Amino acid sequence: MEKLATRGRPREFEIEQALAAALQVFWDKGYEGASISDLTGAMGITRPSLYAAFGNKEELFKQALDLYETEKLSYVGKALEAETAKGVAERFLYGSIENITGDCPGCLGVIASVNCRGGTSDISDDVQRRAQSSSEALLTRMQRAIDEGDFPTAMDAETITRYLMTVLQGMSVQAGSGANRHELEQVAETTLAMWPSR
Amino acid sequence: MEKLATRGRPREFEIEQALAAALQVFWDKGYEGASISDLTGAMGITRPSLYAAFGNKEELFKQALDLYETEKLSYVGKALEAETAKGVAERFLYGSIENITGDCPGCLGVIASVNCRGGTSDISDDVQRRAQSSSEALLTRMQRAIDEGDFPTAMDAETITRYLMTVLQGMSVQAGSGANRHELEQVAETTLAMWPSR
DNA sequence: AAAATTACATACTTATCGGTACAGAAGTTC
DNA sequence: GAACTTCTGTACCGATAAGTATGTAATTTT
Repeated sequence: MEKLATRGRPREFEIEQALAAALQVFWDKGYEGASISDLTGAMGITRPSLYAAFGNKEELFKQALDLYETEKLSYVGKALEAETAKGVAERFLYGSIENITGDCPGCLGVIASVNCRGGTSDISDDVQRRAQSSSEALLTRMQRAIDEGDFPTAMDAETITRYLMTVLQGMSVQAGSGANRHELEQVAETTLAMWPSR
Repeated sequence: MEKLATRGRPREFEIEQALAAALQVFWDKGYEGASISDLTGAMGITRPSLYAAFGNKEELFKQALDLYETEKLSYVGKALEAETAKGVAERFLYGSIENITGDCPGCLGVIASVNCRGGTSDISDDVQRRAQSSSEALLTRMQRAIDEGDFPTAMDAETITRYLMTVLQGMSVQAGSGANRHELEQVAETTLAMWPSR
């Protein structure tokens, strides 16, 4: 992706750093809400530099999402390593709290998927696809948990997966509406208290 | 609000009908995504008529929200009348499914609150206030349920309320991402199956 | 029927949107 | 140092945003 041809005038900014700034802007304004001027302002670069380096707004957003996934969603992989279904849920819930509280409340995926409805760009398709990939990993983990007898009663893997995703997305909305860390932890705690386990 | 002075040229459209059309547009495009042209097109009126009848875009949105609340959120009141906390939750969950599936998936409140972050208008404040009012009604109902011994273990009213709101909002996000009625019903069913009751 | 009042229709304003043309600046390769 | 390549800065493009000025059509009041 990134060519390291050192020919010509060198770039005066760091790609990663600029992407992180763009991510921040997308995070609090959403895709459509973030104007190119907002972005260049926050990234500290000029308009043509943005287009030269990232293509266009849509490409920039996707690259920012890539950064987001590698930096902020590492907890997903770790969560799946828990020994029981309840352990997975626990790590998922608390990991996401870590993620959605702080400077930029809410999950970028949720923001983008809700924000881009009806737009001309296929942004929401892209976001959907990414979300589905996480969701599928969780699904296979839950199926394994069922096979291993983690649940006391019969349970459908798709259903329990969807339920957990629903709580996570709801927590993201809560965070965006001003819920603080303690309140989110109470929701997580409640979810876990109700969780069926042997 | 609505003056019935019959003097001058009569209006050639029905306020309610136009508001319903506007609601539809806001519902699938969000507040910022819905342009005045989109709105006038769907409402079948001209631009100056819109401004004369509704003030401006923000006022129009608020009036559309009023219509939404009275028409689509009537289930909230009914849900609170259930005899037990679990009954309330059940009616809430299935009522919202009725609401968020169909032509316009997702809850308008969730869409608006996520969609209007960082905007110049105070739309999101307004939406927040409305959501809080529903939430407070649910809170007092849950406190009563606790006092009446609906829960087998100690339970905090704020926490269980927030948990239920979280699931509802998550379901709305799910609906917006394409979850069908059956899938949402599974989530509701799971939530209820886990619900603590005597 | 004339005056007053209200709504509709066309066309406009100003601002901002995403995106780009072009010229100059800063490097590397020969 | 000349040629070439790539990035930066200014200034701009057409499209579209929200909102409005103005003239005319449709009523009620007098």
